Amino acid sequence: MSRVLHTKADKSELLPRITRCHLFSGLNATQIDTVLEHTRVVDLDDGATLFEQQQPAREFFLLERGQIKLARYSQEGNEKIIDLISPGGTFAEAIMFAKQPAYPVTAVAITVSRVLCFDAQTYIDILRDCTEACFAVMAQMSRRLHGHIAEIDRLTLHSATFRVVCYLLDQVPSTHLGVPEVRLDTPKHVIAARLSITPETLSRSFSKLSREGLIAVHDNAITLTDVDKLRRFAQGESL
Amino acid sequence: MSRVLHTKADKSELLPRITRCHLFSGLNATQIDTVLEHTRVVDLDDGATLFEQQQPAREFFLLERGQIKLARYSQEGNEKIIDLISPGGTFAEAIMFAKQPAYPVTAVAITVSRVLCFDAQTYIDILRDCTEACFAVMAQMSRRLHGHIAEIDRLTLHSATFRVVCYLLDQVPSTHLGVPEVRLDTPKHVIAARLSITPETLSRSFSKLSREGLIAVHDNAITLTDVDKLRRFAQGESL
DNA sequence: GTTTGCGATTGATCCAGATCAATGTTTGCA
DNA sequence: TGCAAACATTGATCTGGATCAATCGCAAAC
Repeated sequence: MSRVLHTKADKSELLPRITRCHLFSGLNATQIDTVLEHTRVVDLDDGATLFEQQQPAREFFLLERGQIKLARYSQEGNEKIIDLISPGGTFAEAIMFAKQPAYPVTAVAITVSRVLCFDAQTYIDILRDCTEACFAVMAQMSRRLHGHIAEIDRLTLHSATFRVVCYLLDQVPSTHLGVPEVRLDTPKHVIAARLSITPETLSRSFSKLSREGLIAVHDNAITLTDVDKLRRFAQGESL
Repeated sequence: MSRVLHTKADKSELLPRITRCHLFSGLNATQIDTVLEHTRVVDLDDGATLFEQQQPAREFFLLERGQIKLARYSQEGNEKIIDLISPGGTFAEAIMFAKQPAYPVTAVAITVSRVLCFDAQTYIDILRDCTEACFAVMAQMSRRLHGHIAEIDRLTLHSATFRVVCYLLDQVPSTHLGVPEVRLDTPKHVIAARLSITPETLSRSFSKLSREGLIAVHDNAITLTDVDKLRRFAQGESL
């Protein structure tokens, strides 16, 4: 339980995996090479902590496989999951530009995971010579900012069931045709914390949506039987 | 009511006012000159709208005087104020780095205000030749990101009164000694919307804090009679 | 001077969602 | 094979804050 395993990065092996990531798209071969020299691979067991809120932030991360939650905790022990990271996703890449970089959240693996950890200072030094990469970073931060505003909007202006519907719709690629089926690869209590509701309320939201005929729940597979109506609901129409 | 007045910027006059702003600190005289050539001054009456959510974002802004609210609205007409801008503050400077820049909020003046509006494209073109300015932008976005996470934290993990206390403490500079007095330069119903509570709840929070002897309210002036206790409360201690 | 209307306060009621509690159900693991 | 621990569902109850409603300034408009 909770084991953390550090490995020296094997550059040739890593190369193809990071070039598809926006943050490195603007860098040339030499620069990428320098980054990789200061990259480590970390394997995390289920439940292992990668970093904790308030710790000085010296690295940023790319999730290779598994799943990571970024969370804040209240002193009473309540957990709010700010974000769930899926493979291919980067995180903590914004904090390194602060004067006193400290992680604003705690990062915990919720399945066996592998993460690439990039040295922030090395990356920043390279950015100084590469405006294109700067723009990639700014675009990424802009996206994230926008996401947070949407999140605040959902939290303050909308109901629990509304947020559940948004979550379900987010899981299906917008290009999907027909009747989509969503597989919940994440434990329901984690999804609940992500949506800022209790597991009980999530369960009740699901059964309510089932009763309305909008979805059908079979264990962890949820069929969106009436996507259009769900979309209209997410647009603001009352159920 | 709701008048918007556009003026051609007088460069020599503007110069000293924008150089103290982080976003322009990395630019040389020529670059600043170019920016100012594509800057307009807008005067807003109380209640006037500067831009609306969803509109294409072609400018970013510096508030010279007055006060501006950035808000989202639900289809039922509920308002959530994402941020209140005070003189010297910039806003919408992050959205211009998105591929399809559209304002994520609506900006409305809540007192007579004057705003400088900078052309986004001009600024971006200059950024390509100025890494230092890029870093200033990234630092600014990092700060904002951090602020949003703190906001989500307060919204999901803390009570209404807690948020009120945080707001009051935010109003007093951390360097302040003695018993601070906060002047509410903003109507209370606006503060309420900023904190995601109703005016009624804000009023009740104030009277509760008064009864506890933590603050004393005289109209729009609030004396923080027991700052230490308030700080401890904001740290998580129960009332 | 009176009216009109907005903002703030205060009280009474309501409700979405939390909390508490009991009962399955599945997943290891000895 | 059986037992313990984590997860999920369902029901009963509680509660913070919203909503509804009445009153009281106070400032602008006539």
